[in-house]
Amino acid sequence: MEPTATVLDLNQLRRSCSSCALQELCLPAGIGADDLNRLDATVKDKRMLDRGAVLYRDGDKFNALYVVRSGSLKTFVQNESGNMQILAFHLPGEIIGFDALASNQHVSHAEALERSSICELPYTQLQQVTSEVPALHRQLMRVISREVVEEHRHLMMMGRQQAQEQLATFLRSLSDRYQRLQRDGTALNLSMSRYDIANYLGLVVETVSRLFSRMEEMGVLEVNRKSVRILRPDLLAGLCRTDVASKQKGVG
Amino acid sequence: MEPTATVLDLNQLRRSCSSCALQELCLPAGIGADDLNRLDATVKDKRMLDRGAVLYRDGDKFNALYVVRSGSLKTFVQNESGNMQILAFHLPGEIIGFDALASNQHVSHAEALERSSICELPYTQLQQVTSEVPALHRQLMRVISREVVEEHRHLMMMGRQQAQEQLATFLRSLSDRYQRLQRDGTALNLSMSRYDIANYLGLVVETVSRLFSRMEEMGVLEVNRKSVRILRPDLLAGLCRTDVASKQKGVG
DNA sequence: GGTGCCAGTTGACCTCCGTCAATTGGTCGC
DNA sequence: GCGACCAATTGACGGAGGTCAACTGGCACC
Repeated sequence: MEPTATVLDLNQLRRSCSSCALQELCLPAGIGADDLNRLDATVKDKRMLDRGAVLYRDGDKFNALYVVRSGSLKTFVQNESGNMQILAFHLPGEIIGFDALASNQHVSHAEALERSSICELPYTQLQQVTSEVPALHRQLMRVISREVVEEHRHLMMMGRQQAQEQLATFLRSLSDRYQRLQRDGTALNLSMSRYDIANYLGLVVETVSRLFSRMEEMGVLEVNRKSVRILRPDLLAGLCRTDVASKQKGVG
Repeated sequence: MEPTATVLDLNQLRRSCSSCALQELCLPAGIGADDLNRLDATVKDKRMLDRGAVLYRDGDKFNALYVVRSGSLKTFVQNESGNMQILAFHLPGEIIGFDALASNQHVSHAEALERSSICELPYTQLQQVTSEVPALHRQLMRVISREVVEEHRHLMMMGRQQAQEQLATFLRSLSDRYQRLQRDGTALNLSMSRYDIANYLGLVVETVSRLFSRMEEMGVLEVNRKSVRILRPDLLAGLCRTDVASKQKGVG
């Protein structure tokens, strides 16, 4: 609105890794000050994405990895029949684009869920730095590994949990990640639509809508469109578990 | 059986990366002869696993990555309520253990589906080599990225496909991987049980069993316990797609 | 300030797949 | 070669969640 806001924004955008609040969540975690400056030099560009803007799409040539600085994104794949599957929602500090390492081109899409700011790490330069800074190399591997582990959780959720358990697990995971960002973990402001949540969980939107209503009736949540307050974290935690004896699916 | 067989086996086990038939599918892909020898030196041990033997389990300290040399393994996660979700089946040339990079300990289990031979890559030594051989470093990143992409496919399958489409997709994917191993892609010898297949797909064993029967009736497959022949690859391919217009799940 | 549009909610209905139970057949140990 | 056991198959049934339809309420755009 007023010009000062824009100026502040630009200042924020130009801040270096060493002064970034996300430092401990991002690639720099555990990197010494000297090496941090070298990494900082590779961060080419800190750009803004409007809601709905595409960061990369399936087929795009691989140029860079991206760090979410503020806002949030979704990544998704589409198959030949046009079906879409959301892979993850990405909050500040998370790095995306690893899918493109395998074939030198992206095989998924990344789209902003709200106005978001992004750090771009051109890969050739990043490779240069990681080859000189072993700690950074290890850290980069750890970050990719985190993505693998996170996808394991997603698969477990989709394969073995009932709809209500899935939504409860999803909300708890969001809550945890909010807390890590020093935000209130009980007052969620969902940047994704009900459609996105449903798709992420392998459900349809009506089911998700009904589950939100049901959890509100149960006194677990207070739901007001995008704003969700967790009233009873204990009950929510209870909703995440399947009674293993009752389901063959569970035993394996 | 006869002693010569054992001797041959041991010889096979002791073969180096440079003479390994899996070279092009494995970490060495695209690595020069000199560097290959250096990699070869880090391959500590080529051990055998019997059917059901555990290579690593959740909580194990991270020591090494592992390459499947022959046979096959499954990897799976278990949650606090004891539910199990199979993440993948691993054929020769595939590298497993990346889940442990994030936290320095494994967060999944790996178990042999049949008698299998494994190459062990102790990670500290591997790191040494990759830091000296940039091409190997890049290749290692590509291999992890392949795992990420493969998990995307798994998520798409679980989230957006019907049971029959899932099984068809699974069989086609197995067939493709057999072909890459220079085997007949139409005569599959399933090393995993129906329970494993069901679990992998997020279904129950009865559903999988019925689907095999149905596909046999349709003339797509010829099923005889573990041995599955794909009679009509064209039909099988057709069974993989969802009609997108008919399903809200598909649109997103 | 109207209005058109889309996200979200709710209800009624139905289907796909999970559950339970019975049976078959292969394999392993003795 | 016999029995025990478990993987796999098949049938009958039920329910969780998908489908279709109607409705509501925000919000953006004239």
